[in-house]
Amino acid sequence: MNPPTLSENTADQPLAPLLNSPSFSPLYQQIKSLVLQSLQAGEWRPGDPIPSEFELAARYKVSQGTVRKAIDELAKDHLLVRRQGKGTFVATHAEQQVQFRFLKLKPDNPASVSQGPAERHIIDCKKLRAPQPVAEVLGLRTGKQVFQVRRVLSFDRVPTIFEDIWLPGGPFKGLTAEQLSTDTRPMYAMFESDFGIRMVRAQERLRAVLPVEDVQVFLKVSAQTPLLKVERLSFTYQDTPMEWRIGVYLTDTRHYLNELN
Amino acid sequence: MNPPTLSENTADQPLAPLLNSPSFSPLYQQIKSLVLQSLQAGEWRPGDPIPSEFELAARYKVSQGTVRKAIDELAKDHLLVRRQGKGTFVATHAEQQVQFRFLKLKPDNPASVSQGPAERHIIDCKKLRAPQPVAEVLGLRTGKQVFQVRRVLSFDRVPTIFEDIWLPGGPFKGLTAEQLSTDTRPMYAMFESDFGIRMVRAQERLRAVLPVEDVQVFLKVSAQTPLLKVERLSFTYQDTPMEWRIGVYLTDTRHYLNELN
DNA sequence: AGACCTATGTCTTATAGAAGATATGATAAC
DNA sequence: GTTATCATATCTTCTATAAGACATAGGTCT
Repeated sequence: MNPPTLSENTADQPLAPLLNSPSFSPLYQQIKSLVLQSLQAGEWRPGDPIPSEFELAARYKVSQGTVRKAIDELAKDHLLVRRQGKGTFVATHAEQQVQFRFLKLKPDNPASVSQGPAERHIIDCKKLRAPQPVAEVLGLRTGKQVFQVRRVLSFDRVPTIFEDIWLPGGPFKGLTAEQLSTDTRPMYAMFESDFGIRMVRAQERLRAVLPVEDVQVFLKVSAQTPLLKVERLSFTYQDTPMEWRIGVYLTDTRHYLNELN
Repeated sequence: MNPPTLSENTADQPLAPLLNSPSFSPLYQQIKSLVLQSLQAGEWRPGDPIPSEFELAARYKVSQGTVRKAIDELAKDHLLVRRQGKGTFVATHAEQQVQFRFLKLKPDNPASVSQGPAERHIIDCKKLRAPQPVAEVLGLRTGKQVFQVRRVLSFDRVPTIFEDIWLPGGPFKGLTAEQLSTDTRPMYAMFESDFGIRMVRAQERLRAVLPVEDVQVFLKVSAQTPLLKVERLSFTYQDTPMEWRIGVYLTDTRHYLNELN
């Protein structure tokens, strides 16, 4: 159990491999939660490399293989990204691949449409007091400040998605419509760089609905057009809800693709 | 590299760790594909235990840790199930947990409804020549024999799901409406035990639609009721499509739940 | 019947070397 | 002198192996 490189202990955490505690958990899981803490505290920012496996091993006084297993799990959860020979990096929504991990609407016939990203149009961005259901879902007290963002996404000039996005006022202090319209990156990438908020996971509830009046106007559809309603609740670290997004999708030439395995 | 238990070599595969070949792949992945072959060939049947890690290590002439890594990946793909102290078992759809891996329709308010399984009613089960789109999706020649099964699922006496299921005639030779109605297990569990077919993964395409006439009758809804249309293509080993299922879900008191991470 | 032991699984940790990526410096060509 | 090229050193993650710890089930002894 001697550290492979002899360096003075730079660990601020008092934790060393002690497994005498009443609630036992494997060493590599303790390491995992320690790394998670550093991640959450912002010690390493999205896109940055984290210390090498040997460095972390020295810091936590365990072997490299144990650190490796901890990082393996974090990488499988998409919180870290490994690159052989280069290092391990904090995952970010700015990467191309990740774009499609949350927006799962795909064209029925990929050949006949332009693959480009959606054209985005912000309708408005208001700061107001949280209605009861919003507060409940986001874990806030009713009446606390929240942002409401409404926008339309178009593919090939066809308005296809209308979204109603609710964000807690505290963490997103300073958000403006200007900012939302100007920034060309994915919204979650902007959340990371401008507010230090990283979405880790989400759950979506899907239904078929008919459009209310607003939606009929924004998507230019009749009241009889069935739409796919997607309610997404996104979480940041420690399962803290950070965004509630209600979207309606036009699915006449596109579909929501889901892989089960 | 001496096997921990001294037993005569029972390996029928000639493979030993040789990595001089032009197209190199890690040892543990070679092991993984060998195990996959045995799985596909039916050497071990669903629910059965596979040989222990040490046995497999001796058989393939590698260390136990290498076998472990191979099995780890197969377990993560839900093809195997590990149970500490007991062994590793071939995954099966007969287990309770797995039920909800494919049917993702959940009640909006879990408290107020009975949790029991759906009540199933088989409408008909016909054998006929594959229409062109069915043949294309299932990878058959047009006109080959296929089964068409239609059924309705009800929750709390409310008809909620109508499904149109297409199965290739060859692998499912002998399937009857009687069999479908009588068997109380999940359909995929019956496929395993009666036809030796295990569904490994699937992809679903979701849309919002209005019901055609048939569906209006079976689900007792009006022509203006929006429904969630779920097209599922299921695959067995080696990504062979084995089932095409078109379902329409009534989503006024239930929703399709999807976890993103 | 209950307490204890043991055989046999998987799980955890440790160690050594291989493979990939990058910077540096020597060397040759111009 | 400058530039291009190649070998090397040294980082990184990846692969493979080994050994001991933990979990489970069944038999044995009291």
